[in-house]
Amino acid sequence: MNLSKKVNAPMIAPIKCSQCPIRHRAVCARCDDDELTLLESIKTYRTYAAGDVILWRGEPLEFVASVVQGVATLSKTMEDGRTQMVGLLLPSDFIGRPGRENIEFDVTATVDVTLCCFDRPKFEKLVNETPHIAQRLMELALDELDAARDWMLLLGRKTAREKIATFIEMLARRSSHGQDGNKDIIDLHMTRDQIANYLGLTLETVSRQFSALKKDGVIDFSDRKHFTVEDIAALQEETGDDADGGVVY
Amino acid sequence: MNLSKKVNAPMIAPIKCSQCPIRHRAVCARCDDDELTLLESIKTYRTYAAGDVILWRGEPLEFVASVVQGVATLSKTMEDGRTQMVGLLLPSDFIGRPGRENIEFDVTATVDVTLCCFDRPKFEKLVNETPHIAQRLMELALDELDAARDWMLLLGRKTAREKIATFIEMLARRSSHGQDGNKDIIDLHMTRDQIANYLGLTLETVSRQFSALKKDGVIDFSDRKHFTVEDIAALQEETGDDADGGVVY
DNA sequence: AATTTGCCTTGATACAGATCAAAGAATCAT
DNA sequence: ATGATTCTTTGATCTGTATCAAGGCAAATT
Repeated sequence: MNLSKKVNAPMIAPIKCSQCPIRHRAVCARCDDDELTLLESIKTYRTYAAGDVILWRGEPLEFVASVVQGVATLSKTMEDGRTQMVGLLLPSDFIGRPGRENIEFDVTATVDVTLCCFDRPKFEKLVNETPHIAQRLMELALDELDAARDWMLLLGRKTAREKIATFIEMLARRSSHGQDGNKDIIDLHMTRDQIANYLGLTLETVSRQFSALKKDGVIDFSDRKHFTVEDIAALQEETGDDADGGVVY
Repeated sequence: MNLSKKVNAPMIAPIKCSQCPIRHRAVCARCDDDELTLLESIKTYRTYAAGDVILWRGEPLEFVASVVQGVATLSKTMEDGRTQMVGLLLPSDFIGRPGRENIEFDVTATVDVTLCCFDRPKFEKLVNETPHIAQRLMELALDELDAARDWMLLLGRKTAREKIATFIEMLARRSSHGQDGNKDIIDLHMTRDQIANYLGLTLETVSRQFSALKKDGVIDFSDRKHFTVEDIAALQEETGDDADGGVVY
């Protein structure tokens, strides 16, 4: 899910890989050549079109995977159709849980997605034999858990305006290129409806809050899916989070 | 957090331990004698009175621990005092994250709590050298992640009535003694205010929903902190969850 | 036993965000 | 290009839950 990154998280050195360098960053930062060769030998690629469901809830998990390209969402749906997104997968994020046969949510591609997949039994064997991969996966799970808990605070206690501000700030942090990342044009990736499902709101409320933040000069839209942050300080003020770096995305 | 347990989760055999058997179930199901001895040698006990803060957010983590007795909560607080509980720790649950210096939430004892603590650096050394402990900790983290995601659906999309019904059903499942666990007297452990912080509600709404469920004959209170489930089918109906066992607590 | 204190319940009212509705953009298909 | 479809915006209204307020009960203290 990767919403939250500690500032002092250990830096993972990128590792050369002809086809999908990103994968090794996600799965393993310290594999030796033999292990990398093993990973190579059990990997396959899969691609999904925007809107495709990658995995249905309850479906047996045949593979674990790393996102190479695109954006996928994790979501839960109630009987009557209410849905809640419970995670966002960006490149380098990991799908699947060694030791688990099933997942408890749907995974859907919001744009075209490429996955680097590893056969689950073989991957699990590798995990069993390679302690630092198990450790790395635990760290990934703990990162996701931190992110999930930040999101619980958002869902349970934040106002619509704070939710939207938090969401935008997260996107700004993630997509900032330079050190001084404001004024970059940021891609929204999702529809208003999907954002609403992420934030526990309706699409109309999302739209209204975007309009309000634009009117107040905090952000500016170049088109429906692209915007710039005009006043990053004001934006941070609106998130409701502590001013100090308690929550760092 | 341990809210959700998969029915098909691998059964962890209890391991004999003179002082805190529960700990070994939490940390490790397959340790050999040498490893257990190592664990023994780095453990200490700490106790906390009801209401004590066990760990403040941001505080450096000196130990990791396993809950031996009592109930503790994980919570996040906003500048203006709004708080959201993001986890519940019951006996056998684990506190702390190997590889992490800090935690991002407060840990508070709601009743008297006994922890079995392990010095963090020493524990991490053990994790590094013992692959199956890392695996076990990853499984614990994944269980918590599943629970956190169920809670996200609750916080983002459920009505007050559904939230309360879900909460009660969770308690009922956890504290049921016999196979046919209904009609047991269930202990609420927490105040209305704490429940409200868990469910993203106010204490008045919690109180009103309890009263409503009692009036409708779904539950019955013997006193403020103790109740019985009078109609388990109706209760499950009210949670909004799928009738089939999608979510199993 | 009386008093304090900390929860808890219930009522009245307010309001944020949901819902219902309709008209504008943008994208897609023909 | 043209029409169809899908997404977005904006307005009007409704409603579930928060907020404000007052009193009740039970455990703890004197």
